Amino acid sequence: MLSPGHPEPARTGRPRSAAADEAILEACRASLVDLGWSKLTMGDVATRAGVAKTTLYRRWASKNELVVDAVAVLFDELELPDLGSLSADVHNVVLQFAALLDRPETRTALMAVVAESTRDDALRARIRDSIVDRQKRLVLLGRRRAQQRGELPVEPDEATAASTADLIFDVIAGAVVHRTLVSAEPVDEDWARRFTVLLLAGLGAAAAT
Amino acid sequence: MLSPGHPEPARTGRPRSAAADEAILEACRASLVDLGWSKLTMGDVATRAGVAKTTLYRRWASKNELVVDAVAVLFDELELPDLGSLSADVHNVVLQFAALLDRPETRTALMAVVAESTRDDALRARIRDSIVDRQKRLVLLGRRRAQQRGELPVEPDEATAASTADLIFDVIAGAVVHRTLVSAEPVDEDWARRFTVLLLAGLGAAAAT
DNA sequence: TCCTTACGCTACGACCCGTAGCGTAACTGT
DNA sequence: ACAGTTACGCTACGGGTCGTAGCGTAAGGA
Repeated sequence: MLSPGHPEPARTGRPRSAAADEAILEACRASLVDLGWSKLTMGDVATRAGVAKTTLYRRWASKNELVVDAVAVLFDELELPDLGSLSADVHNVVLQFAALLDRPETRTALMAVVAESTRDDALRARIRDSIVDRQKRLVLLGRRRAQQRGELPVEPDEATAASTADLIFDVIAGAVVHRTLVSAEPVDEDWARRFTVLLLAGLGAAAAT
Repeated sequence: MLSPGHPEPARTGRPRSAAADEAILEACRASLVDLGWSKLTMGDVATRAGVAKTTLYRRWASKNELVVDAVAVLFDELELPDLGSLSADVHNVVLQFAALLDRPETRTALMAVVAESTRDDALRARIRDSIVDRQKRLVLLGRRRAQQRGELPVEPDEATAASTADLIFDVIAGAVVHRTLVSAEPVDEDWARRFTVLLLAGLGAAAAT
């Protein structure tokens, strides 16, 4: 949204249609599936949503921001049930994340907005808030559980604890994304198992130093 | 290039200007730096290169393919000197790859063309041939050296050997790309060291299973 | 009821796309 | 030297998208 109005957006006048919001985001996802990123146009999204093109521009300043919002909700599907061991939790989240990247609307949109964000700090912040942080939560949660089980040591230093979490996050998410989108090969049960073995052994060694 | 002419391209007539080729690719990289991916236009590249716009279309069918070729040569800079240990080799290649992704023309172009390739098989093949395989060579070389040093076991099965190499490649490249472009934090000496420790320990464990 | 804001619609200039057509330049084989 | 072939620069064009402005109307709040 365009500056969602910090405390009090606007009390008077006709309120914005929440139904239109959802219709636009849904139409944007559908358009991504059919047309992909480069051929997606604001006019097409407006037509699919049954709203005027001007309504889109009243809410989103650019195609980039619209697509980020449209795709962000999909990352809410990610969950991390307690499967009893760090190994099982990692294995599970890898497969979940891979399944998300198998969807055409996410696989084409995610890399495109990341590419744009290299030149647009505001867009990068939006991606961080609505997509990246939602994934990172899972890493932090899984790590906390593993520490409670005694599978991972509790780091005394706060700073190194944070950078370790960042490292784990980049390794997991990076490997799955690279496997799926660059190497273009499937993240199947076997790959997830091998990756999990590699990561867990690495974590044990990283903790020792 | 557009179908580089398999054995004998064309013997007669005026030959294509090799100088124009290089001028176009150079202009494309410069335009990427100044404008980024989304605002880059074929007309702008042509103007910078001092050629007509039609000349671009005679050689590249689309902006995507032009950018892939323009960026591909940068990946030739990657080298893997024998530093005496697998640890040192991994550490070195991580920093090299990160330095490459620090350049504005690569960081914006790489993700953009990968995003487009999710809907274009021909583009994906081009990326694989001119970019991905050039990186993967380094992984295979480093692995071979480590096996000769006795740091890594020689896998008996050819198929598992290949999939192990793929796994390593996706972990290394994926983590560096994700750290640089998604998390948007620097791959410095300390990060490279921690990552190397994690990976090497993981490789040892993965080999044991 | 008045005020304020959102909405749909139309129209618009600006820009980029990708191609066609033409005359000219460069190189090859006879 | 000459004809044949291909590349190049240039201009022009229809088609599409962009993002905005202006208008009349719809929907809520004081």
